[in-house]
Amino acid sequence: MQLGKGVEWCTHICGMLALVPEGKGLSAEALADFFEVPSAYLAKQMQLLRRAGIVASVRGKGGGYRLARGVVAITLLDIVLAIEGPMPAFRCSEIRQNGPCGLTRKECKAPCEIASAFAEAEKVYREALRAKTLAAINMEAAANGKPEHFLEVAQWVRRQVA
Amino acid sequence: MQLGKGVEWCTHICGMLALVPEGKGLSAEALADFFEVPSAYLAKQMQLLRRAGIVASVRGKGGGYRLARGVVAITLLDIVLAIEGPMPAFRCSEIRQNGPCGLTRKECKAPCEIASAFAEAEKVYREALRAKTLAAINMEAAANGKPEHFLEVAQWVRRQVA
DNA sequence: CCTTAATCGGATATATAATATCCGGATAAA
DNA sequence: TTTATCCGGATATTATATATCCGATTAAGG
Repeated sequence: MQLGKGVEWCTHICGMLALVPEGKGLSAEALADFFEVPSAYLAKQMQLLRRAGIVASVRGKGGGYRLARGVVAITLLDIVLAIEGPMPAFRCSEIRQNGPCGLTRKECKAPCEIASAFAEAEKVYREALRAKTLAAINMEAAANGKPEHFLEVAQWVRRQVA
Repeated sequence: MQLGKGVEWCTHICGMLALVPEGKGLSAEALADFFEVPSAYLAKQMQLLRRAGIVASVRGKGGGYRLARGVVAITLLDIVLAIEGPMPAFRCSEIRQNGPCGLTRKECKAPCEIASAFAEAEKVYREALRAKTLAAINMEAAANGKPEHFLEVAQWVRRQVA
């Protein structure tokens, strides 16, 4: 029961894309260098973000990725769903319909108590992630981190988009 | 981000083991037949439950599995942790320490804001599962299901342990 | 118009984890 | 002694995660 590395990568990356000036973009190559992750694989993850409408991409020379909407409108849940897909963690294969005492399909219109319990847990999990916006993450990071580091990152971004 | 099939199997099975009379047990083979799941693989999962202290096993002829403690003392979280292990779903590889603006190890004693947010979500997820005992699950199932079905299952168990 | 830099989509390879099976040894009941 | 059962390890198979590569497309700049 593990989230892919892409979730960690893309969350950090989206936080950084918030620093990209209007009309500019960061290439997948540059992003991969910044975090020392494999660029070709990262590009795949960025495509998932793009299809989910979280980032926008501009092709061609000088192109790259930027956030498709404001940091207050992007939550951790958005990113997780984009990378991992919408399927819940618990898979119900309806084994109550199997075996010598198996129920009929008709008797199983409602989900079983076990599936319901896991669905409930997944719901609070997702709500917790939905409650965290990129804005909040960046705010906390700015509050906890050293100002020098923030400046360093901002300058690196500036160099890339220059 | 998927839980293994063993989680579903073992949760249903633990619910059923509650019906096993004192001093008796159900064999892995019988359990596999009841839910039509592969017996050899199920046996592996049962071993995980046993090592976690959720079920107890008796070897030799007439042996089998039974719950190691009462249904009020077994939660869905117990079962999930037994099968999936204790690792959280989100893996933090500390990529903030990588690349041109990477932080030093020393600057990263506290978890980053992203890791914290995922840990928080995981916490509420686990608390939701911890709040669901086998007793509660079985109670709900008894309330929602047909009495005939409950009887049918109880009789099947009785035949197996006879 | 041509070159260059970049994403896009698909195809493919590799590594790791999930799923599944098998066997020999231990144990206990009949 | 035979039989049924768990135990542990080894192994095979399948699926998923990770990673790479390439041709097509697009846009900027000379």
